[in-house]
Amino acid sequence: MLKITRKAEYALIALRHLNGLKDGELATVKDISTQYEIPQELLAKALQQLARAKVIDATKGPSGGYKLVRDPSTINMTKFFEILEGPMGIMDCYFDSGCNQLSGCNIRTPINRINDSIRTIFDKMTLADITY
Amino acid sequence: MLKITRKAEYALIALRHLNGLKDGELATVKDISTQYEIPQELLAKALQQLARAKVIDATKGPSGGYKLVRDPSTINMTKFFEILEGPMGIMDCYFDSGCNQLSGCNIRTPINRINDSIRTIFDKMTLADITY
DNA sequence: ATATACACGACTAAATTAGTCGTAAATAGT
DNA sequence: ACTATTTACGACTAATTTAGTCGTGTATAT
Repeated sequence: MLKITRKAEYALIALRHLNGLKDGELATVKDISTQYEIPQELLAKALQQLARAKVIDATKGPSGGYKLVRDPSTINMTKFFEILEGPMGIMDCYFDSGCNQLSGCNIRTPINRINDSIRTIFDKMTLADITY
Repeated sequence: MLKITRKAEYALIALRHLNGLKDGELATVKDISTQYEIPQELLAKALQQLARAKVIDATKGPSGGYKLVRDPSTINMTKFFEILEGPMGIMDCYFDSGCNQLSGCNIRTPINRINDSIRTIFDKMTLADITY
């Protein structure tokens, strides 16, 4: 339970890899997918999402690739996961208002407390923390 | 992402309900599934799992039903979720040893840290906290 | 006896996740 | 200009997981 998707897992591995590059160096999807034995197309999608969200920077063409766009300590895990997997919450009612519990849900309050605690963990953790 | 299953959600609602019963009172699956509009058979399964794990106590026959078996503050959320959904971890490698990352996974350490943080939250939260 | 309620495995359906494919667009090198 | 490389992206299929149903059995209060 409470698992993240493989796509997010692959993206984390990739980010960690990008984070280790020397200044000016780029890594291609192929590089990364080969090195860590990750399905190339799936990783490609994840990195495209991160590029769209300006977490990483893409350069097209030969000798192109990806690099981190800013200081890793400014990218927290909540943002990262929500880019790839959408809103974070252990139950839909945390962000989805349309709940059909007519007779009144008796657990919303404690659920929200759990959610907030988890969010806090991810908020406080940045990509820099993934480095080690 | 990071969602719990509906089964667990239903079970939480039921436990919260059982927790509100008067001394000696029982609630049936039918009672609960009707009151909260939960699919009866699915809830039944969840409660059977909890009964097997001795979190709740089942009485068969007419005027039978379920009740909490011990002080709600002794049942923490980690136990509860693991009964219903198996081991808790954001990635399988947390409890599953067979990981095929030949070239070396670069994120295991931080992943484990995240896992531990989440577990801590659930460890510290008991059924009593769900009451309010 | 009978009706009620839990126990449990097998099954189907729905939803989500994982992974693939085809095509387009940018660009560096020649 | 042409070609090889690399990102971009939507459509698609396959696999897995979750949700929900059904049939049958067992205990038990009345």
